[in-house]
Amino acid sequence: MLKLSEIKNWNVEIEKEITRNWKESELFAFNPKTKKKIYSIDTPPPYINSPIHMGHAVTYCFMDFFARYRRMKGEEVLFPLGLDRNGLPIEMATEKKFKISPFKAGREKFTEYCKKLLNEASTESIDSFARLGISFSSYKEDDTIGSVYNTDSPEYRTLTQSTFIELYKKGLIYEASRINNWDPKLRTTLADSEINYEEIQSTFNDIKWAVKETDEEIVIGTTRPELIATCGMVIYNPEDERYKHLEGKTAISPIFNEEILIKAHPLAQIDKGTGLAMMCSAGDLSDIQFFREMKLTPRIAIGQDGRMNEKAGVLEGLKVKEARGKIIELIKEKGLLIKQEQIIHRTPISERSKAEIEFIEMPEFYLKQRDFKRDIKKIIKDVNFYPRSSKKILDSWIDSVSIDWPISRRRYYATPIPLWYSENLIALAPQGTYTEPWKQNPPKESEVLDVKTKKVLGTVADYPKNKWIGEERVLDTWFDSSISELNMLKYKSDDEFFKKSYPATLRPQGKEIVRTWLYYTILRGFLETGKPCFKDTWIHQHILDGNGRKMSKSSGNVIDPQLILNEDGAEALRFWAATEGDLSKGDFVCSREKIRAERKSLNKLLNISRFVMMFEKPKTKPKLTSLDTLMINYIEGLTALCDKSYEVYDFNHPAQELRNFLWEIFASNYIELVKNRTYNEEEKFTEEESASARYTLHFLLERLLILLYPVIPQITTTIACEKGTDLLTMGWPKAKKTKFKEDEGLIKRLTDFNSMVWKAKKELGISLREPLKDIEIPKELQSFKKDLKACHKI
RNA sequence: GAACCCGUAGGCUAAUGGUAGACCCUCUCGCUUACACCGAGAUGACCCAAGUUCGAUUCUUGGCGGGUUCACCA
Repeated sequence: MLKLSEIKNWNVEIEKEITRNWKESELFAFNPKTKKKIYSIDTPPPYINSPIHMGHAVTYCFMDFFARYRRMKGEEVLFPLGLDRNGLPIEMATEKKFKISPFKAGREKFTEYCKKLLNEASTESIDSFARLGISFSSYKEDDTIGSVYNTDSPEYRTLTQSTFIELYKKGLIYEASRINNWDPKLRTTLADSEINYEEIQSTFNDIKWAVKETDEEIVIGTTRPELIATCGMVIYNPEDERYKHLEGKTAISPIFNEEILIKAHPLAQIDKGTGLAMMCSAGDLSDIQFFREMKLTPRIAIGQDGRMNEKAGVLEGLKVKEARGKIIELIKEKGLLIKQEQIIHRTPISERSKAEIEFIEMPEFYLKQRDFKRDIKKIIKDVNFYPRSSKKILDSWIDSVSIDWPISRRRYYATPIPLWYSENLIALAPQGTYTEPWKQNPPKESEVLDVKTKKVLGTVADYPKNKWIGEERVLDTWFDSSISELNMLKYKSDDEFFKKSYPATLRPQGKEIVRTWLYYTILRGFLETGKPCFKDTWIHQHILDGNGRKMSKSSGNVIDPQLILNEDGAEALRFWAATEGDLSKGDFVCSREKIRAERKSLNKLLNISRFVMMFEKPKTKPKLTSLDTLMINYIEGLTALCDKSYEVYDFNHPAQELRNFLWEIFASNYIELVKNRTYNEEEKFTEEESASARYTLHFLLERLLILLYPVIPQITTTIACEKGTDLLTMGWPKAKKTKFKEDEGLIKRLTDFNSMVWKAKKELGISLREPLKDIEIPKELQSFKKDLKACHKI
């Protein structure tokens, strides 16, 4: 360990050495045999194919505050690092990096490229975490509890498959053919939670239709003219006088000349467009509901590849947008286009690929979720939300869940669905083994079920002659991620430990994935255990760039934490993160200046320590002077405040108080006041009074180090080490009851008085060391008279 | 369209029914035995309107502005 005397300023070189040691040591290892209370943190696994950004850096710092505080409180902290290596983001990165299409390359080859990408992905992220001083239980990848885990490891995928099999057997997972969100770019079904809406410009076309019975012309507006062929009904609002005479009549569609019924329906709005609407199969979700309600048979004219199919007649083979252009051309030629208008309208966009969503009917696997809405709402009452208001995000999402969760995806690099088919039989992979049906036969012990009745008929071994066709689809990444806490607590692999540690203590995560990660995890936890899977959940906001905009790769405003680690260091970054604000209440604007400014606080702490350690701490506690008693009472009060706040994940208010204490109270005032007494060169003070000062200096410093340790562990550990104490094992002090507000007030008066004297001397143009006459010490400060006189030379 | 959150100095924030406190920036002065990556000091702010109140930045209502989420858009 470094000697304080050798350190001029706190710097990144010192940090590098400390964090390297931490990373390699077993200092924060988790002991599963512990008798202590277990505190487990279900950390969000970052995607490893892109390096972590400031958002990750700051939020993991907060998690580390929590972990370090809990260790001091004597709890056994399980704080693993997971690496997300599954799903669409990995596939998309692979497509981009190697410039290959999964559909052309084929599954075998494409999967290999995915693995190649993952293997080449740097460990830069892990290194950043280490350098931030994040005290993960381990930085090693092995089988022990708390180690680094990969979401695509056979172990993790085994658990995913096991839960799938169980849910399938229970009838909670079923296959159905429904119209669903289709991403034409990625060629897969997506869940509602993976859809965003964006304001996109599109053209609103007023098109002439004919009415068969009356020969009159009607005008219908649409943004999706390419779907005219799929129109099932033309509607108007029942209140709309203009069209009442059309009830029950037949509209003739342009170009396709199909006969379509006209009816009144409240879905049509009088003031939208011409008041007449063509209801197409799957222009959007409301169309789907409409078709169901009216018992119309949907006609899907868009294929899986995003091209129009045979149902679109002349448009067959064209991409949706091309088809739109083509049909408008045709309509124009026939003189049926009345007018075109540019409108901005909200369009469903794939969160992953940014492609416009189409609605296509496909057979997919669904996990039942609608049936459990009430149960989920009930159990989340027992989860503590920090901040409380974030529960609303979850509540309102649960309210809006209207269809079951489509969990199958037509992609490659994810957990395979562990099923095989043979005639009217279905084979389920045995639980506890990882299988890849798309390239292997079912294990002999796989259970065989009747497709229709789902009755167990035997095992694959009983059907030696059958040819089994493996399922090719994979599972939604969220189907994996939503069991992260079960994986962390060794569900199905270490029953004893699971029993002891479930539910997990804390789920820390961003607000933007409440409807996915948080919701799905709670749903899955409930289906497995019937209980809420966390005690607490801490929902954080975002780190914004210097201009207050959300950081994202696409806008190119990402700040690399490595840069800050190299220039300002982890401790400055951490101290800034704690003092900047409450991340659970609002966004942080990332300010290099402010981060850099916190280095000053670190040096201040270093210098105070250097000063204090110039003096020996008295072996026995001396009789304390009234000033010293006041200071010790004050920091006892601060201890209680920190404890209370840390307990509810508030590190911001304590950090501000502690910084204020460090600068204003300890450094600027207390040390200045007691310098004379500490040195006692002129022997104006008794030996006991001097000892009281030395004792108090050490006491305050030690306590300050403890309170600051969760936030800035490197510098506090370094100083404590030099003082011969170990912050990690010394534990959290029991806070004593004090009159905090009163002490605070008295200290304020004291510091005000000091300021006044310093200001007066400055105005008189005299040095601070020169004596000053005609200054009266206020009554309430009389008990500190001796220190005040010595300090100010009154 | 609805719900929720939020509007405080040039920037970012805190507290508060009665003098609004830090930090960064700017300016002035200063080398005081831990500290010039410092110290001392200065300038500078409660979105608007109405209401409740002796008194509102704080509470209520409305407006304006920003953010988030949900819904809808033929």
